[in-house]
Amino acid sequence: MTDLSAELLAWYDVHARRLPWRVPPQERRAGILPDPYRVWLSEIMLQQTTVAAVIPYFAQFTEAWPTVADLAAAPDEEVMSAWAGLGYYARARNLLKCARAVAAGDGHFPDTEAGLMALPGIGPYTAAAVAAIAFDRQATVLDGNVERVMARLHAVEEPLPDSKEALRAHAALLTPAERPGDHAQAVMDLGATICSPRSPACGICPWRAPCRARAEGIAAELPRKRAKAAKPVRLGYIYLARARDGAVLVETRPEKGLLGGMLGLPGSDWSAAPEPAPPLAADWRQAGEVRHTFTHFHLRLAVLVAGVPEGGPGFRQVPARAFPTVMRKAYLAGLAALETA
DNA sequence: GAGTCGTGGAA
DNA sequence: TTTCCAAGACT
Repeated sequence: MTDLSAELLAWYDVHARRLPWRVPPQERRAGILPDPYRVWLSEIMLQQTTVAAVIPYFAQFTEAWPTVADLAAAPDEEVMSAWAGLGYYARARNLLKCARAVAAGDGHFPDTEAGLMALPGIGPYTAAAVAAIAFDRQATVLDGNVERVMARLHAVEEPLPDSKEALRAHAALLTPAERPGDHAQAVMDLGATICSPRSPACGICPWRAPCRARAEGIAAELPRKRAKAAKPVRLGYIYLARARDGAVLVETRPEKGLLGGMLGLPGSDWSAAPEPAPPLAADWRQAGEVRHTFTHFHLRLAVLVAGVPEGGPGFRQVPARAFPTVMRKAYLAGLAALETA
């Protein structure tokens, strides 16, 4: 173990964040490891998602489905509905595929990176994270935190993603044979709490002394990233048809693509010049506009509403929370317009 | 390798 | 208001 690793672990022993899916360092040092199911579930939820956003979803999932066998046996729609609002819905579809693959095997998660990588939704980062955190394998995690910490520690000025393999090599050299799971969590905690993207707290960093970016006064500028393309604006029409009993016309979106597999309201395509596409003949009236921004475009939806005497095929009573956020916004805007009519 | 794929909070 | 971006994976 290098001095750097030892200093980081000493810092982690004192400053580790308490998180619902985590076994604290004191217990890990006594030989207690977390449930691989909980580690895996948390890592999938945490992909490109903040800890604060994940916490309530993690609580709900582990309450509803305490084991991987429970999750594997759950109906698709229940799981997709429970995931609604968390984003990146391919994660939820792959979550179920993965749980079912594990349950169809011996019921246990693989304890190696290669074995984990073979499962749906588990890529290089998540495989390393589960191997290290759940099984204390000497695996090197490389997420956004680790990239940032390594870029600063070694003053790597080449922009991402070109520098990724260099950063991975730096991270691998620091990964200790002892306590690799705590090391992985420690680097990420350091990145999340001290070596933060905008204003790093270098003054209290355990790696303050060896950090080259800090010495050069460029810590806050690293890692550099190539400029991103501007987001275009897309337009669309979306329709809320509501029966007297409160049922609304909904659809399950196709498995692939944006909001795949999620519940939605019917509507037009989303483009520069969409054609209106009412799902049924009715007295549609304007109920305002909903704006929403996705990863690579801005969306403005014209919401149209109509009250219909009776429902029919596709009409269901649906709680707002069952929709992905953009659909939830449209649904609530439409409901408000119907109320004031 | 470059695009696709969500969301909400912070600055 | 706009931009950035958070424990990435998949195609």
